[in-house]
Amino acid sequence: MPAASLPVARVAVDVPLPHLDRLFDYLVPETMSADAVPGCRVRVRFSGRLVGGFLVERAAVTEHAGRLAFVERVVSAEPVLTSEIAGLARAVADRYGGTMADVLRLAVPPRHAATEANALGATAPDGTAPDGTAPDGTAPGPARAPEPEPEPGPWARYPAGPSFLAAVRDGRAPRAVWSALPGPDWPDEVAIAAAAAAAGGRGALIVVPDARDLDRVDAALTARLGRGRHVSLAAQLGPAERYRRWLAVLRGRVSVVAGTRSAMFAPVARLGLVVIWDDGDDLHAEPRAPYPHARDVLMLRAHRCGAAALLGGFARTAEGAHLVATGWARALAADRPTVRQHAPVVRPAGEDAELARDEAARTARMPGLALRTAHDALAVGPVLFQVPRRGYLAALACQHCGTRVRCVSCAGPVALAGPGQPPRCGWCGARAGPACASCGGTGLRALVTGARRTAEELGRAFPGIQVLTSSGASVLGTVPAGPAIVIATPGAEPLAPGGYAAAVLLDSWALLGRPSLRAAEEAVRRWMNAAALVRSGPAGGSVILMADPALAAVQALIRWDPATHAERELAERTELAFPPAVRMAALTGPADVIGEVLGSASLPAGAQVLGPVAVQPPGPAVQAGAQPADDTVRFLVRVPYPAGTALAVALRAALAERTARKEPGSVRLQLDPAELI
DNA sequence: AGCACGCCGACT
DNA sequence: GTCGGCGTGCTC
Repeated sequence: MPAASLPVARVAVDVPLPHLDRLFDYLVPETMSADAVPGCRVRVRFSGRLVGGFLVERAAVTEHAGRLAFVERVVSAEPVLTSEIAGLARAVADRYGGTMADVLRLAVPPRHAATEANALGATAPDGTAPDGTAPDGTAPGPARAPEPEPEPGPWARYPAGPSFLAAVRDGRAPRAVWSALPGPDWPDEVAIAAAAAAAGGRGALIVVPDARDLDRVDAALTARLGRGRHVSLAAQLGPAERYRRWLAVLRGRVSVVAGTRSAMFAPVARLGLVVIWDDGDDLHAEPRAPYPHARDVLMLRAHRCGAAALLGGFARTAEGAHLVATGWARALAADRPTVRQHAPVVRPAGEDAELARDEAARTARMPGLALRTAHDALAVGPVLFQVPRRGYLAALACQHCGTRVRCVSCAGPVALAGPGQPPRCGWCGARAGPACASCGGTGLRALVTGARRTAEELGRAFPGIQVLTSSGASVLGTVPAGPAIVIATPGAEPLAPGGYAAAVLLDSWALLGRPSLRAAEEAVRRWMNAAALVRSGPAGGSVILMADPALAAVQALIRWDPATHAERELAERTELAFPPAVRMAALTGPADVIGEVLGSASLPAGAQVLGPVAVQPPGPAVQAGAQPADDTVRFLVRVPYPAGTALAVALRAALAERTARKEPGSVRLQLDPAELI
């Protein structure tokens, strides 16, 4: 018997098929009516078999002409899919040409039944079904004491800082692209912003790239808010603990949340502020379909719920510059004198052309200025060496003709794993022969030197000084304050209490020379993230950067001017008509299939198709000089920025029509992929 | 994707 | 006469 009141359940069914990406109506049996609340998990019969889904809303009538089936089971009355997240998931799916089911798999964690029953805030201990549990109202959360107004603290260093905080606290929706001053204060600044939202009775959501940044923000939140006022959602928590914390957020017991990428969908109640730190870090790009980026999702959330937004970092992305250029957000930065007061002194070394030509300088990779700076700094504190590659000798070239050594069987990069070890291919593991394929010479020289080899070299250059390395699997959190040489790969730099006395950024051309649209932006980001750990110039901190000072990226670091560099990057991409100036869809798959899809799709006006280009088949096992193993190609379609969602929706519809007809050949659709070249 | 219904060959 | 081939088509 259908429920007496609102008998229709509109269900988001968990099926992966794009042409079934819409809500389906079911009847709620009267016996389940109390449990079948909007947002709960259900099981329904769909085309004969049982599938999971979320009950999105209850309704009095259906639009469906045919007969409705009954909901098979209410899995739990916990309303895990809030209306905000349901709407967001729909918008993200549309934005990225994916399905709502795909997004919901990213947004709602798998149920942990025992945790759901045991967690604080659960219903009566007699085990009866929780009946109409009000998620707010008389929830047993901490009584709201009058919040002290947040002191601007380090935000006072930015002319617009105090007014941003006041607007957050007052329930408004300021949006800022924030150039953080170098130094250790950013986690505290983030925590103060979150506290301002909490003081205004709203929630805050903070997303950082990795677990180390999360630890720092977590500690700052504890210091600013006290214990029990926030949760951290990290991937490495077990499923039970993760679900327990997530439920505490869902049930409104805490409203300040910090986490890594997947926390971007956390159901924070009364969301008043979103924060993303270091949005250029590629960890913010979700690798699962439909490949949403945390920056996009958070800005979309802020927009949809009238929350404030803070997009911060030491460097600035072209996307950040675009948000400022379009007027969506304001730049939030300190004035020049304040920047100079906090930034280390940055000097280029190696005098560029000389370094590139002079064999000895290039082999040592360490001009006199770098060695002298390191030597002097070691008297007063630790010195950081940033090495772009881990390993030993990560790339080799012929000593005579300079040709890069490649594997004869698969053309992979040949490297030395350690001292006294033979050169081997990094892809297939084959040993490389002794003779150069191009000139027959037998000598080798380093093209890219890894962290291990650098540690060996520096240990010899500074006898008696402790050498620490932090890279790959063994990342150090902090290093002692005393003299030490710290060798780290980008992103793995440990904190030094009181700051490093100096930093030397090695092999800078390796970062700048990457064949990527974002190479310069990414180089500046990595350099600034390392340089921000160094003491300020007035406190004696200095950074040696081994690159050509004429390059704009190098100038950005020397002048500590991330905004100008980002604006320049944005101008370049505008000229090339690349994201973020436009929106771009990448279609990867068999050429004939993509051709049909593009032919049948009703693309928005102004769409421009680029391609095809042959794509390397997945995996490194490509024969040297051979044709690509199959006809996998990539097409790009670009449209003016406002037509981005129309493009995604049109391409998804064209792909859906194919899968509905069961035509063979799979095509991957990705919007604004991070790596375009 | 499953699982229907639907119209043409070899079997008890 | 029936059982069954898997070719379109729908899934509340």
